[in-house]
Amino acid sequence: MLEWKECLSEAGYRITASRRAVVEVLMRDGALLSPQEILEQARAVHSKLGLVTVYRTLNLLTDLDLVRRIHREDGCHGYVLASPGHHHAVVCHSCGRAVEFTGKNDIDALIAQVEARTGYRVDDHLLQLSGLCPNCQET
Amino acid sequence: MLEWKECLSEAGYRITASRRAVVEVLMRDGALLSPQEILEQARAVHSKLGLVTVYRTLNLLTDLDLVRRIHREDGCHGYVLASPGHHHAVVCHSCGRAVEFTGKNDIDALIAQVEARTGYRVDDHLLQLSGLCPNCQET
DNA sequence: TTTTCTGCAAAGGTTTTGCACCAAT
DNA sequence: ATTGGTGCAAAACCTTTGCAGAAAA
Repeated sequence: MLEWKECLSEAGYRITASRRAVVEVLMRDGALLSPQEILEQARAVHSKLGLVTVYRTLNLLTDLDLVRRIHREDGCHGYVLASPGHHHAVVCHSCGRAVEFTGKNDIDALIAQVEARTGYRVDDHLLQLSGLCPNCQET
Repeated sequence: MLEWKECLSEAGYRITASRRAVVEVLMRDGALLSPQEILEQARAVHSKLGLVTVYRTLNLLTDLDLVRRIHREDGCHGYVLASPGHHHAVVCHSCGRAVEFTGKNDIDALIAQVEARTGYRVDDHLLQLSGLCPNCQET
């Protein structure tokens, strides 16, 4: 709820109204949002906000690992708040709500198997799951 | 080497010089290529080819599961020939060569674990690995 | 006060449409 | 002969830069 401010300060960045607005929107309900959607919602609390600043803020937060960038089918990116230590997200394709998980053991096993079979040395991966969240499963 | 033609024909699509040129380039050495790169290489054999047709061809081949669309860090997409039955790729970030693999067992285990822990019902996933291919590992 | 941040406008890229012509069946 | 495909130009997007003014520290 407040650690992001310390994280920014300690890295030499300032706490501004724009940044506060963006983070507040992302904290609101944990949904995957595009920069455009974040702008629209954040303008309710900080009307002068511009799209460019949203992009710059998201890039900054992503670099600091406070926010996760997600690839969307429609070509643009979505963003969700990151949970410390977890690095992959499951996104609900009905309501957009996202949760992070660690699948470290399974991922390591998978990578080891792929390395053995293909001869590649794997040093990076992209993994995203999607489906229905508990709420949206109630038909 | 020829099955893609039957696949297109049976789906009601025509075999054209443009499509032949795009597939030939993708078959050449199995590397991950951007639409722009495909255009440049394919023009050697079909000089009238346009970028728009490359995009349309790649979308068609992707829909038919003959080609795999890969997300690149720089925001644009790369494409590789798909291996039947395999659905994920490891890409060499030195030479771009890509190989597909099945990690079905490990992926299923991972998904089961995530479903148990998060309550989400997972029905889709995006998984891409990258690293160094056997060739590029030789320092 | 100093340095960083912001917002606008404009540019840069990738990807998609519209339309008349061309080609595969 | 028909229907689908192509290529160009232009549009539609998403995302990044340049710069003068505003705001944190």
